[in-house]
Amino acid sequence: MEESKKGTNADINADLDEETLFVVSQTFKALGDPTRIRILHLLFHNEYAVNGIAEKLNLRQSTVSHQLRFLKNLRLVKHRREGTTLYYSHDDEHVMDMLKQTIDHACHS
Amino acid sequence: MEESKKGTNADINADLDEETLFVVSQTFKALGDPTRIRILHLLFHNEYAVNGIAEKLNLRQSTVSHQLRFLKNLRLVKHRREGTTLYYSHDDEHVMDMLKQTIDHACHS
DNA sequence: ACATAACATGAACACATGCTGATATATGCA
DNA sequence: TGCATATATCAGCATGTGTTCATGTTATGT
Repeated sequence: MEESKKGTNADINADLDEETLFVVSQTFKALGDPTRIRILHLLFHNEYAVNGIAEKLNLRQSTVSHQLRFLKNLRLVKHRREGTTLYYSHDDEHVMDMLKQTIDHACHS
Repeated sequence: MEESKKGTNADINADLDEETLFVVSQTFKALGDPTRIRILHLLFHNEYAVNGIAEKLNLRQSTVSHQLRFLKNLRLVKHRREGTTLYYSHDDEHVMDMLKQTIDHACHS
């Protein structure tokens, strides 16, 4: 690689542009809160309704709703409707993989 | 797997214990700030002195020092001394890998 | 011992973040 | 239409976070 292949990949030697920096930090910020981790962890294998998450994790409905909006803005979760119920599930394999790896790592593996 | 193999691995179905939750969230929190990302990104291939980082990234020395302490507490960076100069380098391959992957991912790869 | 260079630390400030109770919206059904 | 269920949104509050200036600490050289 003689010249920099700018743009085609993460040019690890170049400075990070504002946008990349923002997206990356937001992504990690999403995983940097215990409540959001618990929610994503719960969504690992199954989909859950908002109230279902709240009950399972002992959280207020509004708290769950707020965090789900956060996660949805980052496309980390999605939902499908069934009547008045919204079933949430994860929507980013890469992020879920990182989360799983890091949990494994932290569990004194 | 009949009974839960508690403790031997990340039991993804079990509830997360407090300690794991804390460690994982702290780790991601470390990567959730633009300044720390820029610092770690800079340390990808080379070691740098504190002032070197400050100059390269246009940050105050105290800002860099504060963030390095944060990263060092989490064992994400280490340093070696040479006279009065401290050369910092990264110290967690797993985290650096995640960072690289996520930067790649964000660069519209 | 003194001065200097390199870095760490502390206090204060502005700002962001997460949670909560109350209220609004949306859907389904009688 | 009216009511109930499920979820979203809002405003307020307490707490956490990042930066900065000022100062402290450590190591080197004279």
